Amino acid sequence: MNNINNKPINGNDLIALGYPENEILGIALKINKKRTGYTKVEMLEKYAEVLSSPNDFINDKIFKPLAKGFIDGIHLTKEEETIPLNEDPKDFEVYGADKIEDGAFEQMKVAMKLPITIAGALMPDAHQGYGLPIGGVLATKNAIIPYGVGVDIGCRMALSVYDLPASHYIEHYDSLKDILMKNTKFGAGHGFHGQYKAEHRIMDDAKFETNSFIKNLKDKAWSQLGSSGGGNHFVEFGLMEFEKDDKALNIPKGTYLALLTHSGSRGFGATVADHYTRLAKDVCKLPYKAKNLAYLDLDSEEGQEYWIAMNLAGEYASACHEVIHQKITFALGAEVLSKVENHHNFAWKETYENEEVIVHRKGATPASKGVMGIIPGSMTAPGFLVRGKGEENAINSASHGAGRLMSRTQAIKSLSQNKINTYLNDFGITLIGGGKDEAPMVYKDIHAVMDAQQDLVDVVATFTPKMVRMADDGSRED
DNA sequence: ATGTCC
Repeated sequence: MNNINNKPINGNDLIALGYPENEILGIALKINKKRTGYTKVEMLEKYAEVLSSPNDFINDKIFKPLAKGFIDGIHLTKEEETIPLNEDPKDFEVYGADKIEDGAFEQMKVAMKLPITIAGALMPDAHQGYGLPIGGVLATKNAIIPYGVGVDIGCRMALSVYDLPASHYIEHYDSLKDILMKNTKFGAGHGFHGQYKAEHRIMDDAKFETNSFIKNLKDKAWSQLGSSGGGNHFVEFGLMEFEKDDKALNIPKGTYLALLTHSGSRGFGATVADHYTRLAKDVCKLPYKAKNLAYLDLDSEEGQEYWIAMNLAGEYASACHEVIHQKITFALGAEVLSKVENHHNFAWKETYENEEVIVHRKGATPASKGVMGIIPGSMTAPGFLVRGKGEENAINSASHGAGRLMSRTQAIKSLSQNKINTYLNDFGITLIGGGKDEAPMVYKDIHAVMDAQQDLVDVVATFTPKMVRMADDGSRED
């Protein structure tokens, strides 16, 4: 089962066959995703045949779209119609380079060649994404890249530190579990209905009336208000340890029960991201390698609309966290000593070297001087409450977590549920839901990641997860 | 990330 013949085909395999670096690659790889019956070697032979004589495949069940692509080259973007990239990428600072995969570097280099790019930086948890790498920070001049923000617009962390001692966790274990079950909702497409729908002033925001596209998303946004979604999103109880008094937060030294949430703008943000990246690709034709970095002029109508929709998605994501925290705080009957929240998929107007720029942070934590942020580790490793140091070379940013060590598919194939359960048990972690692809061992060592960003943030307090709820994803069956 | 291709 595990021989080389079953390995996926990538763009480089096709380029080696003589395939052009244009949309043809995308069409060819999409066909390979549905590969049935053929081994990798056989498939590559087919690809070579289609390249040399596409007419023979125009009625082929599998290869028709590819053959059509070759024959009907008219649909492909002509080189003279594309916006040229600069020949050399601008320099960018990289933190923890030894821990970053090549694909993320390559993507960042392409972003640094865009004509709109002013500056960039790569955070130590960086990995390959769609367009801009996750962990990539990019400052541009009056232009916004929808996929420089990411699909989950406004995705963020929110932390409530309670006036409850660490002992509350063991003493009220069953009750805490019940609170998580009753007040959170996970899973793609899932939300709240009827009497369970949440209320929040965000639903009265005039930005929902911007245009008919955004207006049409309002009902679904309302039903998903206060839900968490899937993937790496979570709602968890843990212990927050302050080794010394924090005057700014007004928290005395000690260990407290805390609630940490990670989620974004759900279907609303995803639909906005998809819609506006399509519009961007229509008006901003970039060479194949850069096509997912298509941007909108901030002064254009589409650019203005995206900016409004992005900000609404950010406020909506914030409202979702607020609903979750309010429900759980009420159920606990506790007092909140301090609340901290930060986005890590967003774009801001900021000043860089005395110039107004648009700073895209795609999986990066804002870390201007004195700004608080939360950088989670994994279920079995601590997360950190941090205070930004305002490092301009990092464009006032830091990592948004530990970063993945293992791909989702690799995790599902190679990890056994028994092993994961034992591992969680050894660390005293209670996990409700969660798939193999989110097991703690798929993440990098957070301590190494923090070491690589000592110039970017100071650690204020440490959060140790205890009880975690995530989406079920069907990958748990052994 | 998202009911994962309009």
